Amino acid sequence: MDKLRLATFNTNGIRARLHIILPWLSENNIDCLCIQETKVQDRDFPVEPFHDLGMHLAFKGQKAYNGVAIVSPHDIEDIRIGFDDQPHEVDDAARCISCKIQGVHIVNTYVPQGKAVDHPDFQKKLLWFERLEALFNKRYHKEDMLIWCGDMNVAPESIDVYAPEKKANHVCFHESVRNAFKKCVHWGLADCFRLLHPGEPNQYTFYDYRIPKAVERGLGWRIDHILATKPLCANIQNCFIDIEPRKMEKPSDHTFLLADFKI
DNA sequence: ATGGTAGTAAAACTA
Repeated sequence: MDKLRLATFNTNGIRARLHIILPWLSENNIDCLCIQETKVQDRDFPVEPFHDLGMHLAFKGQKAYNGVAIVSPHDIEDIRIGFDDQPHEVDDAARCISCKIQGVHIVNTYVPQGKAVDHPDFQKKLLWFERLEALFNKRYHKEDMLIWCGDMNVAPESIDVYAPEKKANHVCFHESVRNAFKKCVHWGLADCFRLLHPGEPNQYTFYDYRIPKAVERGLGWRIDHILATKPLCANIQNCFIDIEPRKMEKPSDHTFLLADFKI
């Protein structure tokens, strides 16, 4: 049996985060790193520093906003951009990238944040999960080794956000968006982190820059997720949040989330 | 109740 160590990280600007990503990749023996919010168009993607580490790359970005990437020391096969078989919104391509690594299907998404529950973009966010489920149905089988990971912009349960009693109208915690996310998960996936850490509070992957000392005060959200099908969940070894890079100089507002599988 | 910070890319937008 082989192993697959996968991680997900919202960089909030990949070019501003190379001082964190490159050493972290070398030190953590990663088989696949899924990145969101690269904020760079393809022609300006920093390819060389990754190639210098012996990494393969797949990416799709747009100017200033969004952008997703996959980094791996292995061959990245079957690369697909966006919702290939559905009509595209303008920025869909830079929010969803899929591939196959070591026989495992991987879908890396940066789900739209939604702006406000009464904003049209929030309805697009809800629809986004339905379109993703349609993509799962069309492309994959529940028996496949499939991982869906990324910045989902949803805290699934009260335990996944600080002060949940104040967040009922937040675009990342509103009942409708939690249900939309869960419906997509129930296609045939499970939340790897909760599988290994049921009921564990204060486990967050995002701390807003604008809240002073948010990490120290525990004012975070668990909105980045790794979800996997049964064949992978049956062989999951580990799933944990690495918050150390959030404490470094010029950090992203998100942490790394990792999972180890036997494949 | 509001604003707080950060990245991109060149003033304002997104988060």
